Amino acid sequence: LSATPTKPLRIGEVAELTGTTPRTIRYYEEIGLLPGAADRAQGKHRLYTEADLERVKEIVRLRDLLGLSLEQLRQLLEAEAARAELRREYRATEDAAARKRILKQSRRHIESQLELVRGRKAELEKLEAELVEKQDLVATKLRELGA
Amino acid sequence: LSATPTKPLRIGEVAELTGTTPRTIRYYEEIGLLPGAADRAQGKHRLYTEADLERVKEIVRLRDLLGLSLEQLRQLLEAEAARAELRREYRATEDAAARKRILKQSRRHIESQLELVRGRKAELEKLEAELVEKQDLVATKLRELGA
DNA sequence: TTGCTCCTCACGTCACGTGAGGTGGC
DNA sequence: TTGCTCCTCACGTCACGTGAGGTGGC
Repeated sequence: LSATPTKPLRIGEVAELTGTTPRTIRYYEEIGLLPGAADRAQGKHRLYTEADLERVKEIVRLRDLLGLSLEQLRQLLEAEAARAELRREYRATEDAAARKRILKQSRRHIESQLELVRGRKAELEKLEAELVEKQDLVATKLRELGA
Repeated sequence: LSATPTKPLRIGEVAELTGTTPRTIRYYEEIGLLPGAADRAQGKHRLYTEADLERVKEIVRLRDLLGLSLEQLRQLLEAEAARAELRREYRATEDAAARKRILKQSRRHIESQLELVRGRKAELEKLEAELVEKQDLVATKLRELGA
């Protein structure tokens, strides 16, 4: 939101801010989940932008919340890169039909992600309901035993 | 709920019913997460009761939904075994004070599990909200482009 | 008896953890 | 200059996957 060009982050800072470790971030670079600056000289420190930080945050979040494998994550992130490309095309065209087509594809993508999230949420809610039921049972028994 | 003594299940059936594999179930036995009948002769088939099935279901559910390590799961399941022991004590005593103490411990345990579940749910809801927001944006743009 | 499914090693894999020894930058 | 954090191997670990070769039970 701000246009101030924030100073680059070091790997330890990115790790801290995303709740991971430097090793994990290096591993994600190794398997191609993170870009990894091509021009970094052997042995020199890795530097990250705010955008890199956001990408790591998203990876960690999807990994933890949806339990996706890194291969699945790679596919999902590739699909998102494709969407970013579509957004560029969107802005480049004035053709209403083309714009509609792009928007509809975007909608399908969001829809499928929402399905994943909502499925998980439903399972968690079922688990929560079972725990609340147990809780009520205990509360009732405690009440029966008097104040 | 029914008292019919259901026939024992084989490892493949348990795997199917819990969404895992025989290998995973054997592995859980190997590391002590599952009991594993002590009297099974070398090379003979493993047989499971309905109670075993429920235990595997719970393990898989907690593993997937809460992302717990098997070591954490082992601790959680041990705590649950302790609670089962408490329930036996509960039924064995008539002392109201003792019963209250047991119930309160039970309450604490459920509370901490609920915290885990609700924390996860909150994160998922935040992710869902972000996706819905994106969805609304796309829907608005589509409306602007006309029917 | 014929097919399944099951059994036990045992090595492979995915996603990192954990030193070992060395260099970089505020 | 002194500490930190970073670097690159490289081996270890956790939670299984995946055959290989063999036996069990409807």
